[in-house]
Amino acid sequence: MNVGQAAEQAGLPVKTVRYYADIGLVEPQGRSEAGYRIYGASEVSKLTFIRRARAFDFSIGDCRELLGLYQDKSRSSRDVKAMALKRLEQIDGKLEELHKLRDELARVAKECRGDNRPDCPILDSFSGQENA
Amino acid sequence: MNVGQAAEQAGLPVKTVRYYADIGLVEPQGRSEAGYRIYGASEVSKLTFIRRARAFDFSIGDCRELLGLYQDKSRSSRDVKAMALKRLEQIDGKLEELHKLRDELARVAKECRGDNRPDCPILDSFSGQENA
DNA sequence: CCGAAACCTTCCGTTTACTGGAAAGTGTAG
DNA sequence: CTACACTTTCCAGTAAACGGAAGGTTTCGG
Repeated sequence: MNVGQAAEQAGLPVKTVRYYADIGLVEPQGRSEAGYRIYGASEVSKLTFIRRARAFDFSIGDCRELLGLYQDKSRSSRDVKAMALKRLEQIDGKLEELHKLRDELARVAKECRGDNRPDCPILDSFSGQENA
Repeated sequence: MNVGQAAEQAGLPVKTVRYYADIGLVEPQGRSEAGYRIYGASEVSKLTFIRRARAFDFSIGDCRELLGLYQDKSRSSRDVKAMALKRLEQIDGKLEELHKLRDELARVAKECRGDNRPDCPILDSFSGQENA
C-alpha cells in the first residue's frame, strides 16, 4: 500500500509518515518502480504503535527505543516498565505544575472585575505586585 | 545596568533577555558607548512580567499583547480577563488530557510484571492489542 | 485515448522559544 | 599588564513536524 493508505490506517498525517521514514523511524518495505513508498501491515503496526506512544508524550527518541523493545522478542518487560514508570513520574510532575498554574490563574482571574476600568489583578500578579 | 544584571533581576537567562530584545519584545533603554545593552528598572519589570506570563503558558505573542495592555493605562480589565479565561480553558483541556494519559499509562504499567519475560502489557497497549 | 483529478515524489522554508558556540571587543581586579 | 569575566554579533541547531512549490504517476470517466 502507498503512504496515503498507510497513514490513514495508522491514524497519522501523510506528512508525518514520510517524516518518520526520513528520520529512519519507520521505513517503508520498499519502493515501487515509480519511487512510491510501499508499506505493509507490519509497518502500519509500528506507525500505530508510535502514534500511541506519542500520545503518551514519549519523545521520538523514546519511541525509537520502545520500538526496539517492541520488535525485540527477547526483551524483558522490566526495561519497558522502567521507561513507563519514568515517564509516569514526568507526567505527574507536569500535572502538578499545571495544576498550580491553573489554580493561580483562576484565582487572579476571579478577582478581576472584567469591566472597563484599568485596574486588573491579573496584570498586577504578572508584574509581581500581588497583595496576597 | 547591563544585560547580565537585568537578566538576574528578572530571573531569566541572559540569552533569553537578548532574544527578547532581538524580537522587539523588551528593548533596552539604550546602548553604552561600547554597544552594551543598558536596562533600567522599567525593563526589568517588563522582563519579570513576561517571565511570569510565560510560566502561565502564555505564548510570546500573547505576552506581546499582554504587555501592551500592561503598559496601556487606559485599557479595560475586561480584555485581560478575556485572555486569562481563554487560557484557563486551554489549560483545563490540557489537564484533562494529561490526566487521562496518566491514568492509562499507570494502568498498563501496573499490569506489567516487569520481569525478564518478554510479554508486556505496556507494549501490547501501544500496538493496539489491549484486552481491556 | 485523452484529460482531469487525485495521488505521489523531493526540496525548501517556517514554526516556537529559545540554547549553544565561536570569534572578537570591553571592563575590572590585582 | 594580565588574567578573567562580561559583553557583542552571527550562525547553527533543537523537536516534531507543517505548508507549499514544482513536478512525476495513476486512475477514473467520457
